[in-house]
Amino acid sequence: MLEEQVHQKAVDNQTPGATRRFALSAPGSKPTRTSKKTSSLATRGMDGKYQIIRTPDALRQACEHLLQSEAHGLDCETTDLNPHSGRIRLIQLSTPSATYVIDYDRFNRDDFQPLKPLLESPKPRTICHNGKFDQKWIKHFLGIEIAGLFDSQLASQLIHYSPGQHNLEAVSRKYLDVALDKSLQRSNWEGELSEDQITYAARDSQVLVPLREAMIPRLTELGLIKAAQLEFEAVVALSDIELAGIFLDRELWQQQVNNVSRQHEIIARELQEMLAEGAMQTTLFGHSDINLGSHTQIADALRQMGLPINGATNNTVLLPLKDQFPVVAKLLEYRALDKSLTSYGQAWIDQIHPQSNRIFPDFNQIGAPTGRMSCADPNVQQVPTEKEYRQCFRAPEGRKLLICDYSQIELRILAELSHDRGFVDAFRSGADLHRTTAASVFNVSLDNVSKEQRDFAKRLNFGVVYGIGAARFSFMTGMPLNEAEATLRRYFQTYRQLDEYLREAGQHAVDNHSTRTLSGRLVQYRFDPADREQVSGVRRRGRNAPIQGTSADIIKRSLALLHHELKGTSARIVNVIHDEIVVEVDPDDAEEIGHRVSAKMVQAATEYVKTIPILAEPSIADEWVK
DNA sequence: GTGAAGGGCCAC
DNA sequence: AAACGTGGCCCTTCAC
Repeated sequence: MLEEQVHQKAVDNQTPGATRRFALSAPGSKPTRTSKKTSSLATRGMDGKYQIIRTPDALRQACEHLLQSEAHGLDCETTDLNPHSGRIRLIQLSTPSATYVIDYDRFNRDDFQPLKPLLESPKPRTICHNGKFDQKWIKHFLGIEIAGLFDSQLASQLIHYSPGQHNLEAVSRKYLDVALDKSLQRSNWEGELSEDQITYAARDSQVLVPLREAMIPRLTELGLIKAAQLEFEAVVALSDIELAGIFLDRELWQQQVNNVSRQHEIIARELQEMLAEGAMQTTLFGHSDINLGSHTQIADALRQMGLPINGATNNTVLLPLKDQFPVVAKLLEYRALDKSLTSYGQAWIDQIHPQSNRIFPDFNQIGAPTGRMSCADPNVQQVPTEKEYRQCFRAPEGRKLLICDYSQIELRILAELSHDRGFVDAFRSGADLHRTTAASVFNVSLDNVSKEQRDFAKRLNFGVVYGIGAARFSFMTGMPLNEAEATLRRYFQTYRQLDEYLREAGQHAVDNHSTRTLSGRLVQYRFDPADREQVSGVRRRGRNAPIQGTSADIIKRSLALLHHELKGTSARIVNVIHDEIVVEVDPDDAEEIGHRVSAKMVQAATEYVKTIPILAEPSIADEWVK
């Protein structure tokens, strides 16, 4: 995980059913206690003083006061990380002049109505740190959606992406020079709460308004307001995705695990025998197994068998040897099965929620410096494409899946950025880009492009997005190096403006130590300009980042648009995989929703890619199989 | 025991 | 092995 659970509010031991109340005395009592009485903190409204809210009347009055301010901080303390298994304990709302700590258990759901206009209108702004977390709880328990969110965690990541440095404590220290004591973050929020705990909760919400004030000038200076808005508007959608979870067919997955497990056992035994035999370790009494998961033992064994192995034993090294050496073929077979069994095995079943048969992954909205999202526990962005796995992600009874993905979005972004005539024309005419590329690079007519030539061209087109070199292209195609070099030369002669753009993009990143996506998102690089290897690394990343990052901008914009588009329908977004969105929907609505999803995805992309046609094809299915 | 690092491999 | 970008997950190895 990128951050050590920024809003880790889980409890160490849960005692469900606890009905005890706060250990505070008089209801509605005025602030009684402050943690650290420094006047500067007091004047800035960060002294830990609070008003506890326990009656509907007091809540109404608090909301009236909050409506007067331009912005308020919002924070929740909960008994768990997961809204499906925990409950809200406190809701803190804070302006520079007052902090309200709402004792959640004292209220019925209806009592929270006054919060609705406060949070659901874009003004006043609602400031959260990791708003996805708070939004999930507020939505799940109160049905409220935050409209005017400012997320200080996302803002911090936009200003300077440095993994692990974006929790509230670090951000408060950096922007406000305020030391937050987070020792109570993981304390028990289940039973009676101590005054220290409540003061801690109050202070967490008190830093939010000052944080926004400190961050807006930075965002403005760095030209990040638009990117920030994009991020903030995607939060509600991502919250809903996490709340929805995704259906996973336990029996089907188990069946697949069993199949793989059987194969794994057989192949492991055969591999052991081949390795032992080859290494002549067999004795009259049998041989001792080596650890097939140990790279060093595998490498040693293969070397003893006379294979040209230096250090690595990965796929690229082994693949060329597999026809000549049966043991290598067996090892590759074993590795594939082992990967399946370990990475896509029991762990996934353990994650399935017993009542709903759904899994609830964590999305990291800015999971990469380019702005790409990442996902974990489990990572539903890396499910093997094989049908055996994808079919386990099926629509539950009485529902359909709607899968919509962009067609070649990164290459279209590259066409937009480079204005390359060949790329632009191909996309505008709807021609097969890879075939067109092959015809030019291999100097044949369009009709005479062979399957192999088209395949080479396809690898090239995708490779340039990553800054591929001749050596790599030669290796992956089996083309001799000099031929690969010549092919790359012809490629960039064909696409002159592409070549020019990519060179400039790389150099720009090196010169400026940064680059940008089309939303204005800043991607920064720290490196030593005297280190040639680092420089070429930055050059490659600088070519890729605007493309990959703009693609991330686009999918986030899609999520924001779709969230509003699908409101009040039977559709729920259940997964997002970089250029693909998976929606669960009632069968009767599937077709219509499909058109709407596609239209919104196209609209989102068109906001950034203005000169190249965009395609997003919806398909309706029972399983997550394209 | 725990955690970091290295190696390998899954996705887009 | 690699001068092909971005992640997360699993395993082993090794240090503390």
